[in-house]
Amino acid sequence: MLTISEVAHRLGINPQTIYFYERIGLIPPPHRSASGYRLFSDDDVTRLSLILGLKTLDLSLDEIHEILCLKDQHCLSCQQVSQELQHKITQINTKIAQLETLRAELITLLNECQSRIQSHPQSGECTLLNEAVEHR
Amino acid sequence: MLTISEVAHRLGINPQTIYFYERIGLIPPPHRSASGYRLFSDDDVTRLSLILGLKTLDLSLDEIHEILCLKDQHCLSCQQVSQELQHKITQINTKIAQLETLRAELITLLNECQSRIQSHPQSGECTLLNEAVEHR
DNA sequence: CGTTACCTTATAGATAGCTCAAATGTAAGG
DNA sequence: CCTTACATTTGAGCTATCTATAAGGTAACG
Repeated sequence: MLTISEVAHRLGINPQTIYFYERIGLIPPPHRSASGYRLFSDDDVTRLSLILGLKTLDLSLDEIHEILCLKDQHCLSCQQVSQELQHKITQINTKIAQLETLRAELITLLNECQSRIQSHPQSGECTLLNEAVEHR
Repeated sequence: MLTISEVAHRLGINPQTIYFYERIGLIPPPHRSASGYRLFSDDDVTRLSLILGLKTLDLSLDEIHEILCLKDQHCLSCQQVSQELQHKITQINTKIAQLETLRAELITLLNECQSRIQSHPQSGECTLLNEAVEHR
């Protein structure tokens, strides 16, 4: 059994983050020592580690919470995991598409800006943004 | 001169947003009527409109603030605009690359998950996430 | 004059995910 | 026993960008 700072150190996170996860119900309340110190089992650490791993997959704490609830009830089927993954992939596709559209607009603006620099090297105030933004 | 709700309606934003922009110094304090009502000039509306337009370019309010300060001092050169745009484009490229990496990982997971569904249609709990996340 | 719609300020809440600080208790080493 | 490092709870603060609410003043219409 490990203390909170040992767990935090192993996982490379702030102890306060563990308190926080406990507060929001993402992890169950761990065992306590006679004097009230939290003592974390290997299973507790595994669960925390799973949480951190799912975070690297860009799942929100709410989404992780749902997955863990299913796991806790032994109801986490491959179908559900598959759906969750597909949903996340769709979100990412949408976000990438938005960013690409935005990038194309910015590149257009940038080209215009640079050609102005070429043609009027000494000109004063840049009016590009006013014009670019006029029709929105 | 327009009242705050007229301006908000024209621009399709919440009047509270205008108060907010004034509070953080993004727009100058507008004129007031005898009874203390804000009265917005065409220039005020133009400035707000520029702010909203720059927001659609995904500039933060801080970035917009900087640009407007330069404009206010008539120091906004094409070079500066160009730099700002390039910086933003770089940020977007980074973000897109991250999302693409993540998407590739998720797709790998998804494929694995689906092949398990194919091969063990009746199996119980999905252990994919545990395994996938083990080595992070 | 009464009602309703709008204006003002100041303050709090929402979102997500922590992070910090204060006040206090406990454990370990010398 | 003293010091220092850790533990606890509670609550506030941070980021960014609003959004809502309360309490009160004003304007317009009939």
